[in-house]
Amino acid sequence: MADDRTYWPDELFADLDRTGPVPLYFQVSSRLDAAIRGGTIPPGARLDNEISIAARLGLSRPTVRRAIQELVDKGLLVRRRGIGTQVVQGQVTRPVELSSLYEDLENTGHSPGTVVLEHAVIAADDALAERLGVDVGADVVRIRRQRSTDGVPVAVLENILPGEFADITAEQLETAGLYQVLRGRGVAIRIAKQKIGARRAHGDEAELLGIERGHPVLTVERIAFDNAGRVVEVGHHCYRPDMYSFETTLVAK
Amino acid sequence: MADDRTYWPDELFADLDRTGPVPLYFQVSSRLDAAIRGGTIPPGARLDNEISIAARLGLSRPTVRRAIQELVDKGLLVRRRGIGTQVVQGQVTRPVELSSLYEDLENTGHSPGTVVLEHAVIAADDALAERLGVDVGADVVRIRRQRSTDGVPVAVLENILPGEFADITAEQLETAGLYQVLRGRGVAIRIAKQKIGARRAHGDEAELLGIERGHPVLTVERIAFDNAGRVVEVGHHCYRPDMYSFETTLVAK
DNA sequence: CTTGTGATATTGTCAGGACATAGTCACGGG
DNA sequence: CCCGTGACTATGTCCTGACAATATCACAAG
Repeated sequence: MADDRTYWPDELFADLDRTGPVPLYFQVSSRLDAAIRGGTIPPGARLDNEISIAARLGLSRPTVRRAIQELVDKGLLVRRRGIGTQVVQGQVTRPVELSSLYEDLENTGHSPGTVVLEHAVIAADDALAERLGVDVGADVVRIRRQRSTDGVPVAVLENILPGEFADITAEQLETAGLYQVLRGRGVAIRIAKQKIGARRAHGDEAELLGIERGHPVLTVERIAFDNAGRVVEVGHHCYRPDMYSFETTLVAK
Repeated sequence: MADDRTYWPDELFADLDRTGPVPLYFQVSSRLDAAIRGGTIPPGARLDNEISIAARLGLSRPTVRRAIQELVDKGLLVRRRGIGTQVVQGQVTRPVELSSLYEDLENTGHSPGTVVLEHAVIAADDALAERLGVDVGADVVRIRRQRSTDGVPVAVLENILPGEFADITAEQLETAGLYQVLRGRGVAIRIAKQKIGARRAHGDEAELLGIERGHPVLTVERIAFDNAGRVVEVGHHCYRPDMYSFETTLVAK
């Protein structure tokens, strides 16, 4: 390989803030992340060894190790014992994260649009009560939205929330993602479990997505939990497959 | 909540092996994992604090922390500063892992079957050469398989590998997953990037999957890299959506 | 009754050191 | 020319110790 030197742009790490609330390992890992994604450190490049990095940054080895580990978990770096740490070959992609579609679109430079199709308080049936962790017949909020990007419909999103969120307004939902609205109310989503599948478009989905009836849609069923392990949201989404897909990076342990 | 005591079945951790090659943190985390999945430690239960766990197991706090962190990353545990560590509520699901469909099926107790549809050495065209990281026109191996479980077709898998794997036999592929075969040759897959989408079945896929033409299939495009960052495999798979879906657990950082 | 304050519990972050393990590579023996 | 061996390098694992940040709870002040 032509590129066999070690890369470590010290200048990127000159002004670490030891007093602020941002952990040192996070400062290092996020700058390193940017340097890799920005091409400052090219694919295949070898990093300096952990000990000398730690010495030059004035940090301990565990701190440097933790920063590097973050990027290994993201699939940006690969470690090999006895060899060193390398930037992975191949282009870097955006992984599936615990963020809403709205934020995904915003981050990729598109202008998301939302139409609230339904916004009602209903009584939970058996299946719903089970999944949401509420009593059968309890009030729950059902929200159905059409999401588009640059004027083209992308997804139909159906979300069901516990009754305490009945006061979320349609206006809030049209100017921000659901998760943003929830965060604004102090609800932090910690864990989500989702199942990705496919099926034929049925009901009014085809029309809302601008495709033909019976054509494929990509579906996601999601259950989101907050810090305390309570169910915050149950989602039932379908996406137009030519406009959206899920990317993941898998790292062997 | 009725269940507010702290759970920590000391007896599960009585015989940790300090001499063998298995790291202590891994021994702890895997037993804890089993205890949670097996129901010995129920959902919502609080764990003892890290310091006393460490003291009772005769380990240091970082080691215990690392064991717990493994399970937090898997979405089995939730930590809260000032509060403690809890088992998550809700049933535990199997995440998308860096394993092949064959192993997934085996692990869930089904009997996978494979029919090798094609197994040929071809010349790489531009797009393929780019993705595999080989020269245009170089020999590559194309493998196309039909995978079924309990006699029902589940997926059509097309994989393309560098020419050095030309000697993999159809027989090997019919009795094991591709990744198992590669591991047997000393090739360890470290990172894979994949895109999950949906489209209509075309070509002979409908027939091979036992569905109607034009009906939806769930698709995956995967590129897998080895330790050194070389591309080991490019996959182009489609699944019967009523037989297969992808489950993921997302954890906020 | 409400509010603020301080004590307590628990995880989060960081330091520094020690030894184990697994690659690489040069060198020498066959 | 091939092969084993040992030096060297770098990550992997584990320890001890310390302080910071945050949530809970009891209790006193208003």
